[in-house]
Amino acid sequence: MARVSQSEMAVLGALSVRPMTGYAVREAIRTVLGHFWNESYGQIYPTLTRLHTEGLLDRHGGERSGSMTYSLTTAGRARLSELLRQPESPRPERNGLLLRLFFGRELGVDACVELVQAAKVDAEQRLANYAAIRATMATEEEDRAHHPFWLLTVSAGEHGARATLAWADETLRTLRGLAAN
Amino acid sequence: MARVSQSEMAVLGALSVRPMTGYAVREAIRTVLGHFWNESYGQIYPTLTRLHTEGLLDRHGGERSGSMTYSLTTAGRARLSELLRQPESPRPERNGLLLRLFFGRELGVDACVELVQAAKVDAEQRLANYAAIRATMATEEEDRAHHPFWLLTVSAGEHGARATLAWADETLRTLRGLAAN
DNA sequence: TCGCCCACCTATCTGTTAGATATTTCTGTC
DNA sequence: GACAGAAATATCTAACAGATAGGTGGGCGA
Repeated sequence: MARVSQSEMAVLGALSVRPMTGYAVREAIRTVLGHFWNESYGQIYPTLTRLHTEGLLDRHGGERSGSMTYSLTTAGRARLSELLRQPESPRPERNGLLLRLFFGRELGVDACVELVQAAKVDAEQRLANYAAIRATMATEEEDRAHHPFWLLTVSAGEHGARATLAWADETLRTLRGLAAN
Repeated sequence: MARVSQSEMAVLGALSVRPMTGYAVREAIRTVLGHFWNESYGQIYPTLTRLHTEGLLDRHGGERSGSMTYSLTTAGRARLSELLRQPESPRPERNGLLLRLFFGRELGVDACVELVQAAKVDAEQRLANYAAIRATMATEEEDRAHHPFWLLTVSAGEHGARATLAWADETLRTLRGLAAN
């Protein structure tokens, strides 16, 4: 129960860019932060309501009937700053691919090969996605001052994807060796 | 709600190695799988009870009063095999470090530098841990047939840690450049 | 014009999970 | 014998995922 909600930081962060509806917050997180952060509706809406109740967000009618636009209050901006400064809490690992490979003798070499090849395809797709993000950012004039920081997150993903590819190639060689025995 | 429990696979997998108490299952997962999998007591005990009720585990008195040792039944072994063959479900990303760096302009370059340096230290510690795992495995005669598969998981961790180090160095250079502006 | 489809929008529900906490027993050491 | 730490069982509460439900508005095709 020592887990402290991280959703608040993500929601406040998204709204620090511009005022938005709950749906738009979800979309912004999915499209802009999506390569390293996820947030479900199950968290977004209760968080928005709570933060509004606590005075960290202003809420007024949106462009459509029934919609509401939220914006950061001064207190909300201060709260975001505070959250960003808090130590990062490590997230427990749960890597399903590695769990399956660990029990690879049970699973069989052929199935392992398939898993690793799938991981390779996934990593390649991720690299393509990062390239697309870079391309988009190169053409956007908006928020230019943020770009260097945003690109750090893309670079992290790229390094990770390349590591996965290198490991996958090595692993496929190892698995082939095992199959030959 | 489409999330399907992964704890069953971890618990059955651990017990496929040898019969254990609930506490020992937790320790085995923590010490042997811990570099890529985590499982809390909150899951382990209810899962053990459920799997026993379902006939996937046998349970008999342990060495100490009040303790219980669980072992895989034939049905349990078949169930593990089945679970290992199910497609891996991707785990949503939630990288607190990258979220902070994304809002690096808000946070400030100095704070970003500290975060990245901490990430570097962590990656180095992870590398040391992998080396220790390799060393331990080199001396153990037990379970030798499993070692190649287990080493694949260690190698994945090493590749990841090295990628983090490379990214961290690059990022520190970038941040220094930003600070100079 | 009408109906369908899709995007926008709000919100909840249920199952998975983390880790703190509580309690008890056993063992080793002083 | 007392104390500390490990072994052992189990639950509790909060965070979280994603499916689902319902509604509105606009565009497009028959």
